[in-house]
Amino acid sequence: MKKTSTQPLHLRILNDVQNNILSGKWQPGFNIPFETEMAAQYNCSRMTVNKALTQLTKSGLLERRRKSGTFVKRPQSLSAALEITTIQSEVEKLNRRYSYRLMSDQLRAIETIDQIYLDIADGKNIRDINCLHFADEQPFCFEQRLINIDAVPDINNVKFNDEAPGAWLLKKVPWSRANHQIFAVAATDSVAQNLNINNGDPCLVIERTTQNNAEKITWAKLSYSGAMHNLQATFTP
Amino acid sequence: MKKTSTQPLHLRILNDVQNNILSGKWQPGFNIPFETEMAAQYNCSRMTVNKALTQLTKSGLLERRRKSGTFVKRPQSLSAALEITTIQSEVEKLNRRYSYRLMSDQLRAIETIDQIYLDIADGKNIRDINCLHFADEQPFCFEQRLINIDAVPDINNVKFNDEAPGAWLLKKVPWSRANHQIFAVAATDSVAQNLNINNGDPCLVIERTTQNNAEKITWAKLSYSGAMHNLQATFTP
DNA sequence: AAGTGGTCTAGACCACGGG
DNA sequence: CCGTGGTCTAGACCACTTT
Repeated sequence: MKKTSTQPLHLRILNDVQNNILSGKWQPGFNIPFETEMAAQYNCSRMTVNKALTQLTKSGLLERRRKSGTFVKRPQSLSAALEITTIQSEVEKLNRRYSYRLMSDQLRAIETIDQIYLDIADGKNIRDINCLHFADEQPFCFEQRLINIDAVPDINNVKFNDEAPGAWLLKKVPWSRANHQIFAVAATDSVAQNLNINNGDPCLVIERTTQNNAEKITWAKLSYSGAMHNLQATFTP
Repeated sequence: MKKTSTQPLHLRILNDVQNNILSGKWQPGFNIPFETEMAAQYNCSRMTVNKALTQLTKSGLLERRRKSGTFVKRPQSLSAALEITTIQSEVEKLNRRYSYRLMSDQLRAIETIDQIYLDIADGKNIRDINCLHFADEQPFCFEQRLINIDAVPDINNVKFNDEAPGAWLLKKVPWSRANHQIFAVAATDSVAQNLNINNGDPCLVIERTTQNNAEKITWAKLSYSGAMHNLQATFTP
């Protein structure tokens, strides 16, 4: 079928599939229609569908197996480019023992200050969590996290006593964009206390907002002792 | 033509073109053969060539204009993902006046310590440069840079009195990989002096090694005052 | 053996933009 | 205008994997 709008058909197909995934309609693991079926549905040739699905596979949203079909991929790393996954995998990559402690966890009404990070309407509730990550029993990272509970179904039943919220979210929630700000700051009282370093020592701070197509999902502030941590990233053009 | 090796033909074409660019055989601005010519050369259909060239365009190595043809793109940003380009553009994005001062510039034999950053054979020479970037006449970034002069033809004729080495290299040299390490450190004497901050103040330090397919091109250590700077990055899966 | 994606063809028409 | 890339087709055969 010849295209009728201004947008190429293969891009329309790509966007349709992407929206089905990011909206949660097609959950991770879902077996999406075969190329031939979608070609019939869009009244186009299989090549056109293939172009869209091949691109989404390269982007990491789909996984394809001959004979079996095409599946929505489980969300994994924060892109191959910036090798931040979970703090646990960071620690284990350093050959150190990982442990975790939940410091506080409350469901509370949103305040004006939160809306800087998560633009949510007044009156909504958010999950406000503080926790600590350890490497060999030494404080490694202090995490402050806000979660938009409307963007994450099921979260009300989840306790973060044993698993960090970042790790759980990474398994559970597909996202389309992550924005980072990275700072070097002098440790404030509370951070110094939690990381067991001196007040004023340099800290590497990462603030990350993660969103899907529709809304912001979560905001996290990760504070590392400067002496213990550096961030690595590899890019290709 | 049916493929004869194990590698798909469109990937072979993609790699051939990429190698021509990264090896320097096809310089930035070079008008590469038309799709029809390459199809004839590889004895395949135009669609197959198109698949390879479309991918390279998405990767940012090529630029295509109807009627004119396909050109090797001038190396630009450090990928759209991590928005580091030149320090000048960083400063100007903050609406501040940029200026630059060369502190030292010497051509010297490589030492053992350098080989950690640029793995070059003994006896070779490198360019060793220190310079300062200013925002509104205030020190903004202290840059220490080593350049593998064998990887950069023409560099011997270039003075960096008015243009920073990073800016010049970005215009001049195609690269295939950039590796970053990001630290938060306490300012050492020399850095504190150059950035006009107090000894021990937190600094954001970025160490970047840039390479092409064959060899490492340059290493840079960029030190920013923590109070003045933060790094931003946006990722999509 | 059969079903699915991976690749490729030999055309076609259109959109854009330089001359 | 006309040359170039952008898109699309209606097939085809092959490669891989599950049954």
